[in-house]
Amino acid sequence: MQETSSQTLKRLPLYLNYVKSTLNSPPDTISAASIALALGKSHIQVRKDLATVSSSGRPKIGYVKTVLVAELERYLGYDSPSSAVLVGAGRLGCALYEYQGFTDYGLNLVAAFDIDAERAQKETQKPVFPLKKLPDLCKRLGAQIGVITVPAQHAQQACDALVQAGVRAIWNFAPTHLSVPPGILVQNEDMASSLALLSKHISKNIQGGQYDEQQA
Amino acid sequence: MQETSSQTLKRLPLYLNYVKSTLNSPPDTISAASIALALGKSHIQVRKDLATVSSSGRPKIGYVKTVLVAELERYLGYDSPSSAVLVGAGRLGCALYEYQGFTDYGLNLVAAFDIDAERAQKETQKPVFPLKKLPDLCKRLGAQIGVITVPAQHAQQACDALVQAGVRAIWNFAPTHLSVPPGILVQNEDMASSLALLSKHISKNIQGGQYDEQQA
DNA sequence: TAGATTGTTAATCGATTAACAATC
DNA sequence: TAGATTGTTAATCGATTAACAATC
Repeated sequence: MQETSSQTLKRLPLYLNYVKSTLNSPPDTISAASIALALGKSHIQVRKDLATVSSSGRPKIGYVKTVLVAELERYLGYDSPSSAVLVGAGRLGCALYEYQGFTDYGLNLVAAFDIDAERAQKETQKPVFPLKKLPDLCKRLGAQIGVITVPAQHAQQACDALVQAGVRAIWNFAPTHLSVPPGILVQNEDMASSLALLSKHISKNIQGGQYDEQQA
Repeated sequence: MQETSSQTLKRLPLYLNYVKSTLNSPPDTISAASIALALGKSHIQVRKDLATVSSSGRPKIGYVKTVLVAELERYLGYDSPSSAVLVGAGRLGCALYEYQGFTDYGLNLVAAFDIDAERAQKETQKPVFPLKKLPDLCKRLGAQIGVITVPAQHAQQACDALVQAGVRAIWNFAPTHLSVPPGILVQNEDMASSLALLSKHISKNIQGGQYDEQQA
């Protein structure tokens, strides 16, 4: 078992997700190669990735699904969720705030803040607080992660307030760069970057004309 | 000027975004080093990235901001938007569908589809069509990109329909793997992967106790 | 001119892929 | 036993960083 690279870490949820989806069908074991095939990855990569989190693989047999699922969930911290608060309860913010699925991924969204809490409260069942309550409430809730879904021009301010209130990681949906002190992680959910890849693929294919023939 | 790697491509929107934000302040030129400083990147990386899209850099002077902005926008295809359709007009889907900002990024969301179009139509001003109209309408609109915001268990089906209707790239927000024919790009907006990084950072810091002291 | 800044070529680093020994 | 499959060590590949020559 070795240190887990960030590339590997990002793939682990995919494996977990797939193995869980096979739990109800026999057999009760699964091989790295079959995971790889289903997800369009190389079997060598899956094997190596799994080796960083699991020691339950047995030659010739593979992994017992339930054991592997438990190992992955444990490693990814899904069994001990982090509490998080959200700043900016607009359309996107509310959609994320209401989304039930995050608890499965170890994220517990316990509060949302908005500059106009009254308006925002009409959009969601869960409580929305005015922005000025953030410093106090965020500390009291012990939030470890801050989710930023405010417009770009207010994002740095929201970020500063969250860091001040003690969060140790920021999940940033605003299309702007955030500056943070050392030790704080910013994870950008960067839609513009994704769009750049999509749009380049489109224009490349127009230029080149023909699709390439490699398998997916 | 060389071939642009996908890593570089993902960073270009960040540079563009920053340079645009400085357009109103003098001087009217900007250096790679100052972009790097503002975004917390290395100046060598920024210089090399910009070299793949721009030939307007002048030693000692840097880049004329307006020229660089135009070069980046052109390269990223912001001047010739792709048309896209969205499948799954739930909370997240509607939030994306209504978001004005995508046109700035070269994406034109022209239609949305939902299995219950009537319900979804109450959530948005823009038109929502029943799923069964997808094949015909998607073709007629000439959509090049399909955005998937349906629940995981319906995502593959939505994907197949989009591919069938002629889209050449999929922007997938459903937490599941999609299989596509060769030549079709799937870009996963993978929240579970992001959460894995965030949650590992949190638990690492608890374990290790002390923050590290590198600059941001 | 001298100094700042670009663009390119070379060196380093990290991640992916390949090879293979261990083993159920 | 033989074959399938794991986990690890070595080789390759790609991306980042460093060095430096060119130049406004």
